[in-house]
Amino acid sequence: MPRPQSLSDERLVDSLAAAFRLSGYEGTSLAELASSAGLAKAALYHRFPGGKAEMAEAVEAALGDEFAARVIAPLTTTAAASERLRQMADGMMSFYAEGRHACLVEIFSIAATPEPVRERLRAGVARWIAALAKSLSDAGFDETEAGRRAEDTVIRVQGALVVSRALGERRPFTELVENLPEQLLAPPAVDRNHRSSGERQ
Amino acid sequence: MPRPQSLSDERLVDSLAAAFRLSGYEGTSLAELASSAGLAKAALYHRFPGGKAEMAEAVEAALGDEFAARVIAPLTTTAAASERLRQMADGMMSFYAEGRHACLVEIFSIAATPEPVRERLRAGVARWIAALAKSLSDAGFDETEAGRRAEDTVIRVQGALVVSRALGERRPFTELVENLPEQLLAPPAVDRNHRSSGERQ
DNA sequence: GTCTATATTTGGATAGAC
DNA sequence: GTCTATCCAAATATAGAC
Repeated sequence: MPRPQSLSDERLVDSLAAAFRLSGYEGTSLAELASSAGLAKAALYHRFPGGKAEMAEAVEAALGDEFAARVIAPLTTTAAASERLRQMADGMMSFYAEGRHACLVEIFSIAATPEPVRERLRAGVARWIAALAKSLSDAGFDETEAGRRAEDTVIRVQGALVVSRALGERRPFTELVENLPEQLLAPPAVDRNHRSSGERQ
Repeated sequence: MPRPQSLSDERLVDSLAAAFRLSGYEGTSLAELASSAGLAKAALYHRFPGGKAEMAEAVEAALGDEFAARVIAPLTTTAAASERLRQMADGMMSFYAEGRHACLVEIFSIAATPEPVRERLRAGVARWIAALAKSLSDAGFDETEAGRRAEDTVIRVQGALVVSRALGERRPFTELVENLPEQLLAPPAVDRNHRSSGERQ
């Protein structure tokens, strides 16, 4: 139960993930899950005795692992900060399929999703923000600024996925991700009010 | 059919909105809608012969009107730009109930929602971005920069609502909205690279 | 482990009385 | 306009053969 081990199980969970991502927890029927997986409903229940809820948890665990490997892990290497952020951006771009894939955070965070799933989601978001903050702190920002930028980044990624989906265009997401590494390392905004050309220190 | 006229109808639609916002389109059953409205299912069908889909459209139309009045309208007054943005932020804060209310854009933009509903959503998001861009353009930004900031703002609001909901905290949303007016009018970022610790061109 | 077939419950939607 | 009662389809879940 911790997680599937065979290769075919990974493919299976990917199929379930695709279905859930598209229509959410309640919006995805067992018939759709079965058809997406290429299995009969009874076969799904053999692998996931806990039914739909257990399938959602397996999907969440698998995508969480994949996200950790593709997006978080690059942040923890010994490369230069700008290089780490660039690799994180690359990982995000492929993980979300250039904005075509919804994030489970948006999809599974509503009340229609079983509590255990939402609880793990909460922890995952917190870890994501923490990892980013750590990386920005290493890059020279003080704790406060690093935390602020980390949370703002997660917010923007989620928002860009929503807007891209709502508009039916990948651009809002791809544009955001492409600019992320540069924006994240940009010097703090000049906080006093003054007009746009005369910068100081 | 265009829209309900009596006062009690407005309350009714608000109840339906609360239910849909909580669990999404597929996640909200007619039993829940009826109980939320304090009516029997058959009574709902009397008001909305088109069933659940028509209820969702009515909710969308009503919330769209409310959003236009509370968030968009303040942008079109003759007040100073900073004042208009402050009023928009106030409107957003109350419209989203300090982050406790989900936005229909996140909730209704997935495939499980009927196409007509999603189509109008798309138009609404586009109008929102356009109105903001117009306002920023009036404030002195060139078209490109105004459009960029407008889209980024909508992205951030959507993302902050998602993150707030996922974490179960209002702060990410409230913090964002409080800082919005100032950030929106801040001078463009210094685009030349320069170190925060040891960066290079 | 996977299938077909079926049980059981819930969901969306109507009929018809008041 | 709202109710109770009911229909029908779909959804979740299980039984049992292979």
